[in-house]
Amino acid sequence: MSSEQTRDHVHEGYDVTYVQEKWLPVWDKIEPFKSGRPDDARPKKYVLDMFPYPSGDLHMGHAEAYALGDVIARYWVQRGFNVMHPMGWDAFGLPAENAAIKRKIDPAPWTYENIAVQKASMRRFACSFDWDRTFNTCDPEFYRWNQWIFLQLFERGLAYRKDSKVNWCPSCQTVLANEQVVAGLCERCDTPVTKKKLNQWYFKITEYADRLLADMSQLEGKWPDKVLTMQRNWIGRSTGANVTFKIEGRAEPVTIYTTRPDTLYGATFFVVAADSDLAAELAQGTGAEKDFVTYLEGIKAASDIDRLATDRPKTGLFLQRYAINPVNGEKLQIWASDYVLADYGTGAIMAVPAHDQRDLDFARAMALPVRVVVETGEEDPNISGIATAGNGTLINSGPLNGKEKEEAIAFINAQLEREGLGKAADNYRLRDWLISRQRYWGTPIPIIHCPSCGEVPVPQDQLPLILPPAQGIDLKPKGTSPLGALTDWVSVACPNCGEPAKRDTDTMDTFVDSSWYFLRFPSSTDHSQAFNRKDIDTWLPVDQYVGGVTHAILHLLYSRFLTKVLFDMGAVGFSEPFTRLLNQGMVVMDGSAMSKSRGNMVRLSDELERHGVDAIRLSMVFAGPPEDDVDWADVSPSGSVKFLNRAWRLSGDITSVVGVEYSMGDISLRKATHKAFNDAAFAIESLRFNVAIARIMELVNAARKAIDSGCGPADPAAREAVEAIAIMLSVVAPFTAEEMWERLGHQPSVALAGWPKVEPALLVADSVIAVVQINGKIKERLEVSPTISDAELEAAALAHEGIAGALAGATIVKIITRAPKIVNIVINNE
RNA sequence: GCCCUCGUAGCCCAAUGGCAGAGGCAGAGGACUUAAAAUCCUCCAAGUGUGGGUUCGACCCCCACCGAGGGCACCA
Repeated sequence: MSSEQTRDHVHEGYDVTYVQEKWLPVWDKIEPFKSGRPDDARPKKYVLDMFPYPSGDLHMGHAEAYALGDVIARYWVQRGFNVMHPMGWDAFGLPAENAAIKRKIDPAPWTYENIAVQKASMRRFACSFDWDRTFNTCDPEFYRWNQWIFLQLFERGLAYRKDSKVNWCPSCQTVLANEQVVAGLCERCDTPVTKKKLNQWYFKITEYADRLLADMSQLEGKWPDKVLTMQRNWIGRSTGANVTFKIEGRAEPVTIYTTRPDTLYGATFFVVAADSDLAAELAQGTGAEKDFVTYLEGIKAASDIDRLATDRPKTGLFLQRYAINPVNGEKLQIWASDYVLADYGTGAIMAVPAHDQRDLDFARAMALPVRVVVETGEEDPNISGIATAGNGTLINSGPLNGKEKEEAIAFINAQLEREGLGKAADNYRLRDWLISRQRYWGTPIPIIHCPSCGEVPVPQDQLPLILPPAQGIDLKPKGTSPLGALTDWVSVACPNCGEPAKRDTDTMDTFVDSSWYFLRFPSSTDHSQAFNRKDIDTWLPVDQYVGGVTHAILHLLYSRFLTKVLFDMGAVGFSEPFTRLLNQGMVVMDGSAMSKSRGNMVRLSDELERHGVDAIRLSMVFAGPPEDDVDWADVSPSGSVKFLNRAWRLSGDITSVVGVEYSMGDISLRKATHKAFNDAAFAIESLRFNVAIARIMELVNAARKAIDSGCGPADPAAREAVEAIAIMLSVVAPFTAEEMWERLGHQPSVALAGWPKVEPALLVADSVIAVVQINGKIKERLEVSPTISDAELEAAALAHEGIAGALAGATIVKIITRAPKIVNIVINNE
């Protein structure tokens, strides 16, 4: 079966294939979307789609994302803005490296070939990208600045190395940032993540935790609430106090963190994280030491997955040591347990079983005492087994007795601080960003390790530190960076003292690349600096960012962090990079994500071949609100084809000439046209593109009717309406719109036609229907002037015979009038 | 367990607290056709998950519950 026969656009419509081929070269020549020409006086807009990873050709998800981004970019061009809508590639990373290993090839050509394929597909998809600004993160001209940024952070103490137990993916053979561990699994390959003690590079994002939270007020209402909530959860600030406990037989006291300092008198034991250094030290030399070692081994064998089961029974070991409660001098048993985390707070807690469920579970498992110190009115936790965490009045708590929770917290915090035993403190769930990777295809870390000078930056004039070619390197993951095998490359003279030294062999997490790439587009051809401040001031921040919700935490949090660092450096003049954010949903099939194993893959190229580019773009945009998932089983690309043909057909019906005076045209069709312009614009600016399409469909229906059985094809209003359709359609179906525009007698490109000014007089309806209610129930409908006053409308309602009849014998309590819409008469029937 | 979002015709989805239906898909009928396709026209359907509350008036605001999806999760 030939593709000609399977296509559903061959009947009574335009030849989609021909039209697509016809306009691409024309647009290449006109370059309607070139931004930043020197004489351009239009106000600016920066519209950005998250750049893709170049693994294979574009898929349905890309099609949706770029269709949506294109509506926004093209709309603002029509509105007379100088729109920068750039595109590049997030080209470093594991997929390329894994593909290279599998095929025994170099990741570089594989990557560049895929980029070429995707770029060609984007052109055919009619994306309004400004190609003059494109770059790839694997270009040395780009990653050179990645290295520069790393060194900027290094100089400021924001990039540092430390020994730590890190997330390790045994399959990828590399470390992972916290953000890349999803439910205990590697986000890339779903392998259970293990822990490994390593010395690694970190970016100090925790130093910005408070500002990352506070600046969200700038994003409220402009970013999806969902994303803001996710970021808040991820940062996870909690408010409480640090309290110092003396340890018997130890010189140094131990500080614990608690969110409930008011319950200090309810502490009945003390717990340290079993895998912490403190636990090992405390166990040393006690009778429990042997058992502790055994217990610890058992814990280490358990993976993160096991730990995720929060309902598993509590385990622990009494270390035969005691802590002293600073407020009442009580001796508390010190236990080691894995329900306390070594890397949150201080890795040690006071246990208040009456008011913390985890502590209560532990106390009951180990037969430890439970003391209620907050009277909440609920059942005694000793009996119910349910800790009472709510508000209440303090009891059994010395000076706190009788106080409410908040008051008690303030009181005890002040007392602790006075006595030097503690003070109010916040804690965060957020950890520093681990950026080292033991893999090849990434930006080399520009540091030289010198035995005498320590960590020495690669001098600026030696940047970029080029990633050595892959030829001859064994890329197979083995737990250390493949670059380490390149002895010649690794061995260098220390830039400081000249003595033999070694290069750092790790590469950077590719999220470093994407956390600032949006700053590079305005001056991507300037190879003397990461970004040109003048261009940054012109274009940034990004006015509209479009991308998937999968990046709600990782990419967006890192970008916000790095922007703040650059702001503090004085390198940029803003602290939030993305003013507005749109998270499009996923394209799914039959309710679930497309995957080869499910066998529900829909190939973009097949869909484009069958229905044409415009129909696929239209289907994506019209399917529903952009943030909702699109179920391809629910959309009708052939319905889109039908509509586009219906619109196109109108352009051949118009018999008036270009430039005809619209004001002479049929008034009701003119009103429909201007209402469509007005409403579609509002819908697009509110990111409700599906509604905008519905408005265009209405106008198509109205124009069809007017031409066939109304004012006719020669009426100026008919031309105005069809031109309006072409202009509005150009933001979503550019081929169809361009073809219509030409058939209407215009020169290309319709993309630059401009969104006409709506005439306010044409937005006023001749008459409207006012509703008359009695006690909220609709009784009558009156046709009235849209400018009727409240008093007039009320009088008209009361004068209406149906209403007068219904009111007979009743007492009018109240009349609410909202001209010209509604009159509600409240009556009292006795 | 905690937090967030969403429940409107058979389906996808619209409705600044003011007529529940804008648009589409599917379906039915008709016109045109030798016929079909295409095209054009007409028609069809829910009372807004459930129960309360606020209000002159609730799809919309508040509370509880049910259902779906998502985020975080032994974070003291």
